[in-house]
Amino acid sequence: MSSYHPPREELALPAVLHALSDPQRLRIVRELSLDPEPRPCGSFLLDVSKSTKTHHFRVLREAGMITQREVGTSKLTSLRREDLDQRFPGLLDAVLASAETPVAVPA
Amino acid sequence: MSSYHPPREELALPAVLHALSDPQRLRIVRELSLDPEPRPCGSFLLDVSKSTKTHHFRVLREAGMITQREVGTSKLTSLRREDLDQRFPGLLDAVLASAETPVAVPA
DNA sequence: CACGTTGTTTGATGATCGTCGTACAATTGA
DNA sequence: TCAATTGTACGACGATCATCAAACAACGTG
Repeated sequence: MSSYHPPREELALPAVLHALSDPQRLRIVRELSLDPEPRPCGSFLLDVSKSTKTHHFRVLREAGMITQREVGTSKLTSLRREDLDQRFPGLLDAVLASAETPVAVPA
Repeated sequence: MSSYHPPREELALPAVLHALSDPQRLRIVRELSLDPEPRPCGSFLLDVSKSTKTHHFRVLREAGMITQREVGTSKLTSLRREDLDQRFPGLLDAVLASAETPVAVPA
């Protein structure tokens, strides 16, 4: 019962951009890029419920941005950096760099 | 009755990524980047209705990706490349380069 | 075995999205 | 002045989205 991971050639730009356009998911990707060690979903500090977390990880996986590998009761998540870099060179880095820029608060 | 254009400092990454995650809007941005000359909305060949076109241009404008300047009955649209490049360096170029890669069709 | 941990599934809710057609407004040109 | 052009406004529609709680499943440990 392993979940679907799209092969590299099928990664679609709109899906990737949509996956990255949610703040929670952007945070997940960001954390994963800072610490590339595969981590269980639960180790990500998001202020959403468990089921919402599951939802976001599915969106990221189906967009081809992460891999999820079952180990015991956990599911180790890692970033598909190589696939992303090959398919969309420079994109992930640009997004991650942009994500570090603080958002200006309107006065 | 001029429409709202967010100042550069307020451009938000999620909004920009969301704006780019729609194929029609991505096409608009792509055409604008190839031909930076300000163009009326109607000159973009999208297979959607007039009102849908208006909608997409509004999303792009409110995300801070384009400027719209009224000239007669037309509205000249141009890409806010400088603002985007300053706020999110490399992002637009990476997206545009990625957009040129053909999407693989599943067998 | 029983319990805690980890994550999924299901069903629901309210919001947003992409799309359309119709009607309208404003400008240009005959 | 009348008509064509260019774009917006207004609903409306079905689809998708982000979110939640509750129930469930699988694994590990006491």
